[in-house]
Amino acid sequence: MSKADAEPLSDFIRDKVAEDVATGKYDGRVVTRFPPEPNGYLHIGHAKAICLDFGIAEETGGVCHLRFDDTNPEKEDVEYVDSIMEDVRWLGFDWGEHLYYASDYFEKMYECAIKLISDGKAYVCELSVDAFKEYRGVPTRPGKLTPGRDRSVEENLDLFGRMRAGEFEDGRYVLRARIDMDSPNLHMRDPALYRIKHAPHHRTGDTWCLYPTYDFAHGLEDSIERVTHSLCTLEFEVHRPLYDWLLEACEVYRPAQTEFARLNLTYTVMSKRKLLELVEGHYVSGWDDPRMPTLCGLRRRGYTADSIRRFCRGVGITKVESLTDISLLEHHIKDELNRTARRVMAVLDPIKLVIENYPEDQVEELEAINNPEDESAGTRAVPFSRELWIERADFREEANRKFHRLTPGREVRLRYAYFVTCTGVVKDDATGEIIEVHCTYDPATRGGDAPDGRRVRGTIHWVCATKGGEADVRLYDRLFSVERPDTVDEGPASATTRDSAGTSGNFKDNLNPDSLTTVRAKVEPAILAMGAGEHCQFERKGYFFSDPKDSREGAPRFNQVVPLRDSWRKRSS
RNA sequence: UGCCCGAUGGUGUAAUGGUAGCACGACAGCCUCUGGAGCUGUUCGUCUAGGUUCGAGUCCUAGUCGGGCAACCA
Repeated sequence: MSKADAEPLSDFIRDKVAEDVATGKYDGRVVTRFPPEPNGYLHIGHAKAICLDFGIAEETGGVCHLRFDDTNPEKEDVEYVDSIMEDVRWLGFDWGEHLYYASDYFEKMYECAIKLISDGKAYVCELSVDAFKEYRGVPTRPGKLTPGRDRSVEENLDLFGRMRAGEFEDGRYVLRARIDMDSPNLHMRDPALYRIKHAPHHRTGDTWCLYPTYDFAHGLEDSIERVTHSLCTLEFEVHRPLYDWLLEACEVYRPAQTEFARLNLTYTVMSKRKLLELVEGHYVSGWDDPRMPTLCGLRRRGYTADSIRRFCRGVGITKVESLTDISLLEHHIKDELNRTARRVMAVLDPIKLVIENYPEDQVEELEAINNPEDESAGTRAVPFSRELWIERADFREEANRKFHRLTPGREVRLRYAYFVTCTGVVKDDATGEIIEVHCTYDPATRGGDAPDGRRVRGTIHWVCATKGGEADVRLYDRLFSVERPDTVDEGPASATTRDSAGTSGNFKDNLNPDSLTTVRAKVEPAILAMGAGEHCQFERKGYFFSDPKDSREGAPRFNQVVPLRDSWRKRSS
C-alpha cells in the first residue's frame, strides 16, 4: 500500500458509512459502485469519484462494483468501455469479479416497468417532446395532467408491449411514472421511464428498441446489485426523491443515495461533451493528448497514479462547489518526481559555449549524481569537451548583480564539471545575433569544486557538443488561458452568452494558443538511452516523461510533466 | 418570482457547543554544485443581522450571495 493511503480519511460520507456499519444497517455490508456511462474517456474528476467509491470499499472491507451505465446506445461505444477499465486499473483499483453492465438488467427492468403499470404507477404517454415539456410546466408554474394519464392498465400494458415489439417509431410513445404533475420538483412531474430508440446497443445488439432512462434504471441497478451506498455528484440531488420513490414503488431493496461536489480545476474543462468537442475538432491530438485532463492524457503527460490519488485525497469530499487550483495537482507530481526522478542534463534552447583553453580534440568523462534525493540511484559519466551547449537564457551580455549566470568577465560553474569565466561572444556580422559564447576554464576545478575554496554564485547545466545528441521535447502550458474557460470573458470580442440550457458560450475562445511548443533539444547520451515511459528531471528545467507512444529506440521523445519552480523568473518578472 | 443544496485565508479543506488547525500558494530569511529540493518564520479566514448559551464557525430565525433543477442525456 502506498503512502498515499497511509492515514485514515474522514469526510461526511465516510462518517455516514461508518455509522451505518456500526448500527448494523445493511447488516454491516458496504457495497459501493462506480457507474460510468461509456460515452467518453475518464478524467481527473472521475478519479475523485473512483477514489471515493473504491476507497471506501477498501477501507471498510467492502466491495466496489464497476458498472457500466449503458442505457443510451446512441452515445455509447466499446472503445469507451475498454478505456474506462484500463484507467480504473491504472489508478490502482480492482473490481475483482464485480464487473457489471446496466444492459444486463434490461429484462429485469422491463419486468419492474410491467409491475409499475399493473399497479397503476406508470402509464404510456403519447405526447410529443414539445408537448411533454409544455405539460410538465416550469419550476415556477405547476404542470398539467397529461391526456394518457388515466389510460387503463390493460391498454397501458398492451401499448408498452407493442413498444417493445417495435411497432412504433422513435418518439411515438414514452412510458412515464404517475407521480405528481404539481410537484415543486420537476423530476417528480411524471418523469419518463422508457423511450423508444431503434438503435443497436453495443452489447445487446438489436434485442431492444426501447431503453430505460437514467432515473428509472439507476436505482434499479443499485438495487439489483444490493449496493448499500450509492454515491454521486451534486446535480443528482434533485433526483433523489425520484430514486427513492421508484424503488419503493417497485418494492425492491433500497440503497441510499448520497451526493458530493464534483471536482473542478482551473484552466481546464471537465465535461465529457466539451472534451469530446476538443478531440473531434482537433484542438488536441486525441483523448490522450498530454494537455487533456483525462486520465489517459495525464498518464501520457507523465502523471503517476499515486500522484493523482494523493491529489484526490488532498481535495477531500464535501458538498461545497469549488474550483481547485491546478497547482495543487502539480504539487503532488512534483513532490513525487523530486524523490524518484533521475536527473539528467538537456539544453532546450541551445547556444554554443567554446572553452578557449580546453584541448581541441579532448573528450573526458565527468561523474554526475543521478538523484541527490536518493543516494541509491548512483552516478553516471557525462562526456565533456571543448565545445558545449548551454541555455541561451543562461548568458547575458549585460547583467545586473542578481543575475548569477554567465556574463562577460564572470565565473560560473558548469554543473559537475569546471568553473569557467566568460571572455566574450562571437556575433553574426549581418544580424548581430550571438552565435557563440566564449570562456576559459580552470583545470583545477574539475568536478566542480575549487581547491582554493573560492565560490561562484551560479551553476549552469550543459551538454557536450561532440558526444551529445538531440531529442524532441514538448513543452506544455495550460490548455486554456483563463481560470474558468466556461465563463465567457467580458471582453467585447467574445460577448457570447449562456443559453438557457446552461451550455456555455464558446469556451473554445479561451483556448491557449501557446499550450504546446515543440523544441529540438541537445541532450546528454544518457537521455538517448532512455526507453519509452520513463521519468526524469532535466536539471534546472523540469520533470519530463518519455512519451509512451512516440518514443523510438534510441530516439525518445519527451513530454514536459511540470516545470521546476523558477524563483529567478519570478523575481525578475 | 418555485424547489433543493451550499457559504471558514488567494485556493482546497479541518474543527461534530470549548485555543479557528493542515496542505498548496505568496512573502522573508537560512542553506545549497539545480535560482530545484530542504529548513525557519510571516502574512491572510468563520457572508450579514438578530437570537439561544457561561461559551457559537458549529444550534435557531431572517436576510445576502453562490450553485443545481425546466433532455424521451447521464
